[in-house]
Amino acid sequence: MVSPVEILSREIEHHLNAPALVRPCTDPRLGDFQANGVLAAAKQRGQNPRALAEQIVTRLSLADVCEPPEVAGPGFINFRLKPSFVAQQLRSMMSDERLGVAPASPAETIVFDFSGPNVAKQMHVGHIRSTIIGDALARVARYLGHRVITDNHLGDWGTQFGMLIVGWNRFRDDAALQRDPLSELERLYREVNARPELREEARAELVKLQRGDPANRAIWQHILDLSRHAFDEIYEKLGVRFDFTLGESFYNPMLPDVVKELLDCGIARVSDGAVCVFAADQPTPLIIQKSDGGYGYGTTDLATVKYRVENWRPHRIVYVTDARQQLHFKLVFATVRRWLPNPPHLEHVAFGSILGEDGKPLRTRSGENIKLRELLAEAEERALTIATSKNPHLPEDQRREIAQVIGIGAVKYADLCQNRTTDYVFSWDKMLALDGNTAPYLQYAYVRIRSIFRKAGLSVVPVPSQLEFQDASELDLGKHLLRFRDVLYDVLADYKPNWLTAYLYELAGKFTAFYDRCPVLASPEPTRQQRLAMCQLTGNVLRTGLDLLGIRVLEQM
RNA sequence: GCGCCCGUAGCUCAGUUGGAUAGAGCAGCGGAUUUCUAAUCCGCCGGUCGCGUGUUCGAAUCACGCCGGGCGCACCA
Repeated sequence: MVSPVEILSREIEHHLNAPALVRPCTDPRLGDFQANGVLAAAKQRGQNPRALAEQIVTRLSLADVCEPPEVAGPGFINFRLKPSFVAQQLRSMMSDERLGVAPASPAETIVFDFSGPNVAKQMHVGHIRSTIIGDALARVARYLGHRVITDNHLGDWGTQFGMLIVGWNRFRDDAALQRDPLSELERLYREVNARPELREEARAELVKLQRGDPANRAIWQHILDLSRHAFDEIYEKLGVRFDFTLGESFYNPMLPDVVKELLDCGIARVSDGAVCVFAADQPTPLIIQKSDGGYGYGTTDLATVKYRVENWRPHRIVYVTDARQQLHFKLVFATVRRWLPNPPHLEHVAFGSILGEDGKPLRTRSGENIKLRELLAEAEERALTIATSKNPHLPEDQRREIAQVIGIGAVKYADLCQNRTTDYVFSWDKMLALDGNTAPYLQYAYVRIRSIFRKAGLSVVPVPSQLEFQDASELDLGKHLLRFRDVLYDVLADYKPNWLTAYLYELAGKFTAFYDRCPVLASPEPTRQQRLAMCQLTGNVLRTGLDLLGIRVLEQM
């Protein structure tokens, strides 16, 4: 299925020989779509934009698609879709399992690298954005037909293990470890860190670990297992899955070769005792081997790219991490481009910090990072309170199910609905609000749709042979549904999940306007069947869209 | 000191890459319910897009300079 934007663009570009730049109209009174491309083309050619637009308009043959296009302002072309065309497009969307979203061509292999928590530490709010944004983008890419590989690059190797092993040997409390492994591991780290006299011992244990000492290796493995188990509980709750979890330790054996290669081909050189890669325009180098012979995470990142390239042959690797690592990735990417032949596109999808309502980085009152596990538990608890007050008659297990879907969905949506590049202020009240641009609002719209079907005793309705729009809100809803495909492509092109949330929020709004004005079940045939079909399609788009954000829907709430 | 990001309504934020009269939500005010879940809908109020100069048919968007905030800058990740 071809979207309205594509149809308009092709026809315009056929006559303009330049990008049509078709966008939804800034003001719906002007039409449904506007083409901005004539202005740019006219400027480039030194022509009068208005005259060029008039000329193009006379040549367009879009009589089946829209009303006669109008030239407006300095040279915009405005288009208003014909209801008959909208109806026809909607009907083909209804009969398409993919909701009119044609798979990307060509399909790419894309690696998404996100989440990446450090072992032996609890996941905290700092990990939530990477995990949620990365998961959503991967889902969108997969839906668009790309071959997607998600990889959780765990911080499971490094100097902290010297301390942890000393703590493990000297201070371990097995009962506490049983109860809450990560809290206990954090305590062990703090115990050792607070004792400067143990520093030498920690260094020695680290060296033993790195040399493959079986006892230390076993402790490390145990710590890794405990951590991964704890992470999995959180990923399970969030509904996030990874195709691979290849942590830093996996690449450790490859690091000497990476350094050797880069030295051999002259990309790296020794400076102040460290092996460095200097980029032309950067004052600071990427250090790939420290003067003491150790390796930093830059070397690991290089080895990781190489491994991925050799094993998965990706077109793109997308790193979803916070904006502070920008310089680091710039250096790594620059090195890769000089090092590997035909390197993949490397993208750093950066995001801002989560702030408290005081505008400072979000922390507990005592100044610690807020644990993700506790945050999610609180979200569910707050959602349960609301669900109980709204629907006290529902059985408790159902209210708990609702609370889980609403609570987790609210946390995710609050994060996804903002432009990821800016910092965002975390607020329970806003994310769980019953109205406004929130997950519960969208989930509620879906529930209302399901309720209609429940009341009608139907599970699905067939595609109607005709669609008529009696009320303006029906046509408005229909036109918005047709934009789903374009939105998904835009989301992936700029890695901006907030465009999908904005679309779905508008969709829910247009649906509720329709719901308010257009009775469904009480309408006579064939209106009843047609409206049921519109409800069904809206529900499918809402459910699919939310699913691409990693957010679940409910039958009742 | 150098670099990156940001500054839009009282608050939280959009703004599709230079397009038309800058949009939402919240808060505030006013309305709507014999109808499919009111966790709803409709209306009103609210702006020197940090400031200035420039680029051009056109700037919240691009360039330069200020002001203010955040972050990063050789051996932590």
